[in-house]
Amino acid sequence: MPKRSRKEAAEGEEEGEPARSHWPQAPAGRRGGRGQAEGAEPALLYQDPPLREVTPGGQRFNFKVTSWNVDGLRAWVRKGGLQWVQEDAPDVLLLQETKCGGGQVPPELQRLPQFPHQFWAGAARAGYSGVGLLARERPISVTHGIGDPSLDAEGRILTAELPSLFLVCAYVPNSGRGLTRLAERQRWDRALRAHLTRLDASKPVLLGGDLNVAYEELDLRHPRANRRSPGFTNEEREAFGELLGGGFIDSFRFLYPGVPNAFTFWTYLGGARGRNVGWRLDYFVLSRRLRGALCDCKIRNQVLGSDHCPISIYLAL
Amino acid sequence: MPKRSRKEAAEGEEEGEPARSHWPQAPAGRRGGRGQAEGAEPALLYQDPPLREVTPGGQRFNFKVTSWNVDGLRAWVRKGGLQWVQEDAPDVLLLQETKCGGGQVPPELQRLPQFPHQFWAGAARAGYSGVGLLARERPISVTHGIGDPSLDAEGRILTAELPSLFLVCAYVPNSGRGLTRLAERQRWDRALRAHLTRLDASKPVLLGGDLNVAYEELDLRHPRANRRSPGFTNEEREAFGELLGGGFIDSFRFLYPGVPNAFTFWTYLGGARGRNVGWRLDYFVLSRRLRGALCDCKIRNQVLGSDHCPISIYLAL
DNA sequence: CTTTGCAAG
DNA sequence: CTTGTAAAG
Repeated sequence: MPKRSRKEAAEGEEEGEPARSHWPQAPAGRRGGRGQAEGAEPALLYQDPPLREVTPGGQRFNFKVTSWNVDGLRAWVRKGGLQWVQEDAPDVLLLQETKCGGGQVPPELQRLPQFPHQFWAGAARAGYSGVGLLARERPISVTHGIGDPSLDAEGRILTAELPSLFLVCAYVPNSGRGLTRLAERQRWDRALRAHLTRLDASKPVLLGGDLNVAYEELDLRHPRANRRSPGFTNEEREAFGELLGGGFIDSFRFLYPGVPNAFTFWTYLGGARGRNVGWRLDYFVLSRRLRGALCDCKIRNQVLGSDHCPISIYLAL
Repeated sequence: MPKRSRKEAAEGEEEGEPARSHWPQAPAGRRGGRGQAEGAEPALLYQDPPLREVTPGGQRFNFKVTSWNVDGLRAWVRKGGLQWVQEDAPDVLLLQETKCGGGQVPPELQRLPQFPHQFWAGAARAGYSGVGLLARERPISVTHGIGDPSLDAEGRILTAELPSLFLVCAYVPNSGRGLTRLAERQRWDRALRAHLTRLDASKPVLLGGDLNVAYEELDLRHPRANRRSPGFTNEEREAFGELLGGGFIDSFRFLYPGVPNAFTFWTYLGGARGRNVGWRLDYFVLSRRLRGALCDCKIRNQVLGSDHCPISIYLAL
């Protein structure tokens, strides 16, 4: 694998400045209509540019991962989520908020020939949380949890070792109404970072999932109104910042800096999705040294079946 | 109001022998098909004969009451129960298992011009039990409960005094899975009988509602299998028998003795309604001395919207 | 099987 | 607003 100029350049930059010029830029949401208070102007839906199939160095992607918070696996299957997944055909599928353990996974999903290797982590509490990792090829190993028993009772982390990287599926806990779980969330954020750093010491890491934080103001529609809402507190944002400062990149934002209205979650309340009043909560976070392998990161916000949409990452490994 | 021959005859009978010959007889369910064990033969749906609009003495009905266990008033409204009720146009509508108190009754029902006088009894426990009584004309008075505070916390009884009778709406408690509430049910049955007898001392009584008992073997599809099921225990049947022995009549059975497959309830489980695997749990029970005023009693088993169907009684007062 | 309420998001 | 749960029928 020859080193390519763009990759060299990227490796040379020190401040985490993301690439700009030669990556496709999504059209920013047009401003229109009334335009008074924050949120009065329509937030147009972010539109994925065509898939960039190659790295800047010209290497074609050979590894695709899709992540989706399904908000209840069984309802999601009833709503046809499986069809989209079959067409999407990723190498690995990461699912969050399954709200069930492996024993309650619908048979049609368990029998998908596309994903013969399936791993499920359920919460102790029935109908709550839960993640899944489904793979086309058998991982070297798959482990449950983040390494802290007090944080591992809710089925939120699965870690697969693959030949060239660790793949982590995460469903980061919501801080709760009234931020009742914010302190626990902070412990969680620290533990997750430690877990990723530990893994990263032996192999590069790809983390995918619902990280339950909108990092910057442009990552949610109503930043002002949500200064103390779960998912946009300083505490949560800073924890994410420490991840980025610790050798990891937010692959979507790395590719599309400054692009607004690119959300992955819309509350079911009040028809938020129809008005694109959303949040970017779902991420692929990548070890910095893998950034040269990054071809593209897609937000499939037209895809229905949950209050989150699926996201995909394309790597040339 | 001239005394009419049929009425005289009815008053003369001592053993509670119901009228037979000149009342319309419903066709008994035809036997067909396999016919092995109890329940293997199809139980054809009982079909109401045409409405008998007059008493045997020739007096036309002038008072119609409909009773319906709605199994959740709000769902029932969503399913269009109101439309049928508006066409049915009874003078009084008795509703059971509303699963809500007056404060949660859908506005479109509260505003029905047809029923300007509405009375609701909710259970202390939200979403459970509850009855309603809706009237075209204002009752003299309406009271809550059966007269025993230990039995009156669940919104099961409303009693309206009308000029010529007491009208009681009842939702008798289910004895529970495993008959865990059978003892309480027996207390309830005694208290209900006392209540009716007390009322009957001053005015004749019409009791309508879900009495949660199938009295005879022909009042349910599978009597053998349900000997110890809630609603068909000896205890519950005997309590109903005491009511009938105490000066009251089961108006449907009085009119249609021996007619099988006339059910008012079908469990949602296993498609019971489609096979008419049901129970007769809903009744109009009448003071014996009112039997001459009885024109007809109808089981509207084609009407959907609940796991019970509505029943109606037609009186010439 | 269906309705409630509830917790959670 | 939607998912799941439980209790109840």
